[in-house]
Parts: sequence; structure tokens; C-alpha cells
Amino acid sequence: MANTALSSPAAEAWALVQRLVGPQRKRFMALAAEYDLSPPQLGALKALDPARPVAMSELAGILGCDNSTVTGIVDRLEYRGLVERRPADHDRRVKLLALTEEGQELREALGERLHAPPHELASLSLEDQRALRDILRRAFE
Amino acid sequence: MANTALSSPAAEAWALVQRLVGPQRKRFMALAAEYDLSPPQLGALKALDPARPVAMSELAGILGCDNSTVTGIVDRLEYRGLVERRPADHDRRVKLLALTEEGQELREALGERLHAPPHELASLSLEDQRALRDILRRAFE
DNA sequence: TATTGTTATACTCTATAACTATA
DNA sequence: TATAGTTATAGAGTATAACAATA
Repeated sequence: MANTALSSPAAEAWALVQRLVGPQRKRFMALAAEYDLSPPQLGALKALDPARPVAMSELAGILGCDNSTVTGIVDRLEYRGLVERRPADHDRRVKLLALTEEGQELREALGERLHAPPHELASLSLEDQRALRDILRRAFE
Repeated sequence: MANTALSSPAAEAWALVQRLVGPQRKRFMALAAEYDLSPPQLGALKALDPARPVAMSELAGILGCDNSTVTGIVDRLEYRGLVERRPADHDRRVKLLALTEEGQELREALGERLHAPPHELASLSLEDQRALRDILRRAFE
């Protein structure tokens, strides 16, 4: 955990990425609190797709928790009028989750806040920003 | 949340960073489960300093939760013999947290796992790795 | 008076196991 | 038989408020 050598440039880069992202956790929690959401509720709102309904089990997969946990999270979101459960045509066991209009608006506002890059990146030179973007693009090729 | 323009290179870079780090959350949960720790317990172990005892309130600050929450987390860690509560000389209200020998060993093993860069970074060319590292270093200047 | 840590309380998240209804 | 979602249950995390010891 300490400064253990950092053998490769990738390892040091990874440590720096973690340092960049670390504060994001508190930012996420603060944002959830601001909108009176629990962190998993915010995660669920973020994970739902405005363009396509998502099955309960699919959401469980995205959030990395059990189906039974999703039931409670969605219960509260639905009670608040942010999400709707709808039957699925192709399989009557499945329930599809759709954002209500209010849910979509909230999700939009949340998204804007989460998308804003932290000042460490925003204050890099435009040249560095582009280089960083290009390297990260290559990382996913 | 969708592909909303990504106005600046910094915004796209930030989106890519989040994409890189996203899977890290599940990695973290899986690692905790593997060692029979809850995620906050793993976080606490990670936050404790092998070289310097940490006060309860300091740990609460790092974890971003209330002091009263830390009490329970540390209770379980202490019950398991991973952490010790010690009195502080300078202020008898304060309790200092120190890793036991077993706690240090576990933290070391955990650290090795968390420090390994994901394959997306590890498989970048050495040139890209170095450039990425250098840009991120500048981000923190 | 203010602060550190604990306790009491209430709520949320969490997984497991058992259940219902589909498939 | 197997799967999607719910319910019941028990344990852990979470903050708030009240408290004891200390500053």
C-alpha cells in the first residue's frame, strides 16, 4: 500500500489514476445525499437507460448485487415516482424498469454533475488533455 | 449519461478514466469477499497506516462516514484480531488504531492485488505508459 | 463549552433460502 | 427442471441524537 517500488510506468500510472478517482467516491456520496438518494439508488438511476427498459436481473448484474437486493432499491425508487416496473411481453416472469419523466429529469441533472471532469484534468494544457484522451482511447482498442 | 457531446478532450478523457475504473468496484468487492471482509472493512484496512497509528476520527474522515459508523467497523476488525485500539498519550479521549501483525500481513496481500494495473493499461506500449504517467504527474502539480 | 468515541435507534443494503409464477 | 422476481430473515453499514470522559 505504501510506495512499493512502482515497478512499471503502467503501475505508477494506475496509482495516479486511483489518486485521481479516489475523491470521486465522496463526490458521489455527496451528490446522492444532496438529492436524498442512497448511493445504491444513485447507482441504479445512473445504470438505467432512458432509451431502453432494463430487466431487474440486468440491473442486479450492473450493480453487482443479488436480485433480492434490487427489489428493495427499486421499491424505494418506484415509491418516489422515479422508476416504473412494467411487464415484459416476451417473458411474463420478467419485469422491465423504465424511468418516469421525473426520473429522467433527475438522471439528466445527476449525469451533468458526474460528467464534469475534476480540476486536475480540466486544468491540464489542451495538448496534454488530447494526448491523455488518445492514450486512453488506445487502451480500449 | 448517454454520449452527451463530450465537449472538451478533458471530458472525454474523464469518461475514459471512469470506464477504466468502473470494473474496479467489482474487483474490490470480490477481493473483500475472498477474504471474508465487507467492503468498508477492506477500505479501513487499506486506509490504516502500518507506519503510524490512526485515530478513529481520522479514519472516519478517510472513509467519509460518521465516527459512530467507524465504531462498528473497527469492532469487527478488532474482534478478528486484525486491528488494535490503543490509548493516545497526548489526549485521553482519542483512540489510536494500529494493525496487528496479522493485520499487516493481510493488508500487504490485499495491497498487491489492488496495485496491479488493469490489462488495459498493462498492455499499452511502454511509450504510451510513460506518456500517460507523465501527463498524470503533471495533473497533480 | 467543545470534542472523541460509544451507545441507542431507525433505516438501508446485503446475501441466503424458500416461495410463486412462469418458462 | 430451471429461471425471474419477491419475501423472510439475519447481519452489516449508515446517520442522528444522546451520553460519558476528557479537553
